[in-house]
Amino acid sequence: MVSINDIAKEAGVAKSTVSRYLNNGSVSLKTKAKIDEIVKKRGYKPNTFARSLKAQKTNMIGVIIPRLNSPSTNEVLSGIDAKAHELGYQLIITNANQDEKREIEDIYALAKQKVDGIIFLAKSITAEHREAIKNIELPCLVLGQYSKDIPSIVHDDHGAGRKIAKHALTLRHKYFLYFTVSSEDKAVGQDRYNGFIEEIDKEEGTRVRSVETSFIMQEAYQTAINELKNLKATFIVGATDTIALAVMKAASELGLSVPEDISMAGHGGYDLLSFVTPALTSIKYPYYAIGEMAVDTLENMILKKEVAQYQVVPNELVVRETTQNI
Amino acid sequence: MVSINDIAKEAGVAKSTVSRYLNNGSVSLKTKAKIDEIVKKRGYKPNTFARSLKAQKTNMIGVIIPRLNSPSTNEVLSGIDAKAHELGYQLIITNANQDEKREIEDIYALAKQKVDGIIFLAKSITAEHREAIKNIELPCLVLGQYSKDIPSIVHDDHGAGRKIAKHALTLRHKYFLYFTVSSEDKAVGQDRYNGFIEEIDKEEGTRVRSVETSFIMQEAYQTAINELKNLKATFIVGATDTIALAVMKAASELGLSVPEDISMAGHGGYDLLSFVTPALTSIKYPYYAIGEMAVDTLENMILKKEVAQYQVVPNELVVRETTQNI
DNA sequence: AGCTATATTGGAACCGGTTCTATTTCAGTG
DNA sequence: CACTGAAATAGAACCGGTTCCAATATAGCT
Repeated sequence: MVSINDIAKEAGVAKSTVSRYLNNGSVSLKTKAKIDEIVKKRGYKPNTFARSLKAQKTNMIGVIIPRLNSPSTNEVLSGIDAKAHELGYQLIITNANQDEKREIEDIYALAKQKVDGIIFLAKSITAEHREAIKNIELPCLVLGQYSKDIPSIVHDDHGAGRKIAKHALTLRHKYFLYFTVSSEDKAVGQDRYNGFIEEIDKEEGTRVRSVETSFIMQEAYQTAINELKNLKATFIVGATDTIALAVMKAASELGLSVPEDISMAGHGGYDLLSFVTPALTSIKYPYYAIGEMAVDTLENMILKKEVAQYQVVPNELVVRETTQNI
Repeated sequence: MVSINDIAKEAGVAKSTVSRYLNNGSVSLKTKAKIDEIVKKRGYKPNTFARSLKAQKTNMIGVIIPRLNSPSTNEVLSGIDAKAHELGYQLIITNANQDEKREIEDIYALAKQKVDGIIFLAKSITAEHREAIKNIELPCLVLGQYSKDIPSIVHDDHGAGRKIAKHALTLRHKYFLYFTVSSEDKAVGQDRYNGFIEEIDKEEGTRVRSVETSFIMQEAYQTAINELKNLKATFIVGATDTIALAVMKAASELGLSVPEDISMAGHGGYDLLSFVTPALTSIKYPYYAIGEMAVDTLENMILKKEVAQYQVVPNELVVRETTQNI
């Protein structure tokens, strides 16, 4: 690999001159031309490591995600990627595989890589997370979950739950079945559900049965098969779109038709699911936009500007084909 | 940030001793204990950059992907991630956003980052790609597409096409409609289609109409709406599962039922789509496994071992609910 | 031409590690 | 107790850049 020394030698100048040529450019036209030529001829690329060593800045952002094969994560990543590219950051994406131990490991690993900052998509923030983040002394932003002490950007999950509830009440439904996930996941497991309940409870004569299931579709499907066997509800909510899809599959196999027999709604708003039949009524979360916001906010943290401790982004209800009047 | 010098000074030894302590460990028990203590107390972590600078090795693998929001890409990434983690590599994932210029940029960017090797998921390999890869002089592996000169791992797309054809012929279908994608994408646009045709042509009295559409579901849906209006075929194939899904949506809106009026098949085998109703008959590609293979192969390239120029991985037909006898 | 202000340049130090060589320490041996 | 060989350690050089400072070249002005 050709180094700055080779270039300097061949051009007959000091390496500091070449360095200046590469950066601020206070170099005479003549030398510039000469170096230009040699750099091109030899295909010289500065070594990022040597650079980072001195600069104490790598222009890299670390992203920790819980899993790779989730539509929402991928939308967020797309947004992060687009904005990072725009601002000149490289991304190091690590997949913690839903394992808290790996999340902690990854925080330290990214710190060793000397990333300029970390975006952390977590399902929950524990004391250990908080400690690791404190230890590494690096700008760190949490996405999707609220966390005290650490700046975070979250969806309005509570409001989303309320929107679905209001929609269902407008359609005059009274009996509800709600497939939720572990309350460990505060945003998806608690906030969405609480928002829903809060609104439903305002109406008299309503009843909600809730069942905990999993993000894994096969498991959600099994739960649904059991639940739907003697069903009282006329309106079913899934904590995510994929759960709702699994429930719809179960319903179809048990001979229940959507939306004639039961209405269904989910959370997510993935494009893919607008193509299933019937198309799912759902909350559309601005995943891509939240990814972009995250990078913007993180950059401000890196530049030591003031940032909001807590940003909430709104979402919207998209009524499609799975909900109807009772 | 505490450095090796701080540790050395505090322990009253030379920094070379601390370095030895960190690596091969030829250090007396007494000094070891002393350094141990100080390292722990100060929370010292060696600087990866300084290390890489000397070592000329970063333990990082660069991955270039065409887009983040594709189910197959994400499965592949999961496999890559798992194996990379196992072998002690960090991943730098860059999203080229289906833009050839960005792919080339990313190749050079990753080289500058001094990754140890690159895994490249491309839709097609042009001369420019080949040149960039040659220039950077780094181990580089192409996934999903064949490329001369560069080691590659590909799916048996041709065989997949044949499997669907055989299945369709067994069900006694004669008239086919095939939604393909641009032939620029050799694996998806050409091989799958050619394999299909090859097998269909062996049967007399068959006819295939093929239409080019896009990976974008909305566009595939539009194409399908136009095509299905006066449909002769009884069996429709999508070059990907998502295309097939878009076609099914169009069919449903035009009052055609699957599989009673038409049979449908796709390529992909995504879990998600086994939950739509009716569940799609499809070729299941071992995306996760191919990701793992890629890392294994790349590591061998990094270690300068001999690797196969060209590996083909088999796939299987999963018959579900969208295909039936005519 | 002579002087000053400014632009350009070279040299050295530095970032935080690793590694080579030379030196010191120390235990074991006759 | 002197001698030998091995183990432990210190010191210096190096990886490939950036940056500071001093030295030199150039331009502009009287």
